[in-house]
Amino acid sequence: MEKQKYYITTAIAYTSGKPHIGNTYEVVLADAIARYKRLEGYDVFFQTGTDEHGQKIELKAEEAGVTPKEFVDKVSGEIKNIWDLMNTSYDKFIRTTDEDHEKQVKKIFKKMYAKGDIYKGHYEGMYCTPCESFFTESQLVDGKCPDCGRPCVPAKEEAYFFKMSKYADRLIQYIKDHPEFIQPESRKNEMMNNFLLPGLQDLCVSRTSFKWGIPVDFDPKHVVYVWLDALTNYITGIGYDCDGDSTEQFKKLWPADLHLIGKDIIRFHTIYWPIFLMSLDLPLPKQVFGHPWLLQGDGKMSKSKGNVLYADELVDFFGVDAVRYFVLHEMPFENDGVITWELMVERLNSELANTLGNLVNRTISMSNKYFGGVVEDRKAAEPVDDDLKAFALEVPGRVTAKMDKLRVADAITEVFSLFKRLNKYIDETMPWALAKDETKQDRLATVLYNLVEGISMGASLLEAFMPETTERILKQLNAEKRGFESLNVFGLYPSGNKVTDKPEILFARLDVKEVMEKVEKLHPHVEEPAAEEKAGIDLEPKAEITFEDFEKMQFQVGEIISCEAVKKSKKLLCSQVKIGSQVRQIVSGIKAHYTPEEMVGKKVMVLTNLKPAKLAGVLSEGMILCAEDEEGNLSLVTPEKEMPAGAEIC
RNA sequence: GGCGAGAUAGCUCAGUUGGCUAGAGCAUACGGUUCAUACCCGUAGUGUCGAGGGUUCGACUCCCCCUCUCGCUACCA
Repeated sequence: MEKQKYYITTAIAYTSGKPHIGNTYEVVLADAIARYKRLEGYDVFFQTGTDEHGQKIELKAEEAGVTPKEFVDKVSGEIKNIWDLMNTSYDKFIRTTDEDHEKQVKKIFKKMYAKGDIYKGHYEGMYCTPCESFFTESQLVDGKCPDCGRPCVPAKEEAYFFKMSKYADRLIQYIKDHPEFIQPESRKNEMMNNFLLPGLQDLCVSRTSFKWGIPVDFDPKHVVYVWLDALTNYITGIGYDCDGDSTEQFKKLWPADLHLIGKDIIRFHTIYWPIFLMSLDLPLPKQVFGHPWLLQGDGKMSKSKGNVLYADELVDFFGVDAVRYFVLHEMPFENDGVITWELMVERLNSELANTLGNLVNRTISMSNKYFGGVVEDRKAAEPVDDDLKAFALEVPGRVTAKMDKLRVADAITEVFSLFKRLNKYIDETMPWALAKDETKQDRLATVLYNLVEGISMGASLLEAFMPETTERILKQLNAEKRGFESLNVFGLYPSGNKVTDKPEILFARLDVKEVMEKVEKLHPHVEEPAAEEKAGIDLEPKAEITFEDFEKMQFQVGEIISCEAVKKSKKLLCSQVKIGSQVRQIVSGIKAHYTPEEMVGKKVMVLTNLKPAKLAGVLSEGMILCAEDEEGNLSLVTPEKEMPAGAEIC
């Protein structure tokens, strides 16, 4: 019987910098699923890679004084090294700068254009460079990008658009007919309610504002929008050709069985990507899983907070498999998971060192002590063995059930339940007591045989999650790795085999204090803001203005005499601001950073001749100015010396 | 503001179509054991199952209404 195929992908990593542990998690998760499917007997193809185009990279390369290609070569190499370090078993590492990918993207764009799904138009509006996105004036937040909060510049571009609306109904129907398509299911509602049901906007799929991208074949001053470029990696990587000359591999593998992605890019994978595929007359992927994020203790990881964890650092401390174990096991299915050094140590000690490592160690020690390492099934069974065997034989099915639902963390727990059961078996049978009774030698041998056999089965099931550990255990036991088909029998360990006479410690226990001291040395706890101030924040320069332009704006000092939250809104505070002799009502989106109480009495900088507008139904007559850092933290701008309300700022 | 998810033991959570004294893991306490990496095994807990009301013989589970948290989204200068 031919093996059933299973095609799994991760999102391709953006080559703007070194990936943190959260990015790494995704690849490890995909790897665990891929490896498990292989164990089950599937013909698995696992693709990952790097997304290398876009203005952000063009800018980064310029900063670094290298060409974009040199820049992405370096970063892509670093990313690949980390994927390798984590022992991920990908079959293909695609780069969007690969020649065949670029060639195919050009053809795809052309085909969509020829088909009429892409048309030429104009885009006018505010452009956010880092996000490479256009917004209408009304979409902006405080005049800034609604996604990243950075300033936008007015821009007008000739651009190509994709007719999303043409396929919207089909996509809605598809999602309704395939409840498994979007996982976790809660995300499905978000996509339906926020985008599909209200009506899809056409998507701008080309850019002229930068060069580092795949040029549009028939109009080379345009480059293909990064998402159209990036998403198609899933088909170009396995040999798709839109002229009908696709490889056998493509015909076999497509549609993908699972796209594994972060929850932040679900929209691209469950709306735009399926529609692109419809345009190409290709079947849609079977499932898209938007996994949650791995956060570090005190909030989302970010470089400027200085709390970024990198895979290679963690590996230095704990080893590859401990890190794999941690990220896979500590990550819930729907909610974000938390990783800290302390938690890492705790898990390593209790689960890996105590439960698993110690089990293997004590079993091998006893075999050596009592039988010179020879493990023999002398068939001196007792009723207590039946329960152990039954338990062991049930485990593979339970693990598979969890894996089928992508509940990887729960699947690991199932594997470890076997190790716990084996520890209990030792207490039930008390080998050390049997050893003292000469008439119980056969029984003792049988008990040890059952232990070695049970551990062999558990170790084999562990392979998807901790491949290196599986190997190490089996080597020490002198056992073969078991495929799925040989996990349904208890007693396949070759009777008479000899285990190693020098059991190595699988996982050494670590002392939290010592680890934390080392971490402290590695990352001295400097106050981050200082470092950040030094680095400063570079903004995309706006167009030059004249003095007359400046003079049009009237800035004055305003004193906040009262302030309250705007009831119908989450972000807004409504302040009464004294400016000269008059009092104005100004609404500001700063609720997350200031309480109404602390606003009162503050002297702030106000843009007073801004056209009044209604926000959340409340009139706002001006704008209170704030400084904003990269995190979106706001700070009111106040006069350095005492100034009366109404003083002009010029 | 719209849509959605959630609130259960100190912590992290599980509780399938309403039904036996509400569960697991970690942490805590106590007991057992010594083969082993001061490890392993067992026992014990504690819960107004977010607040209030309703339906029912019976509600953690269904309905209504609050409060709070979270996600997505939106015309929040």
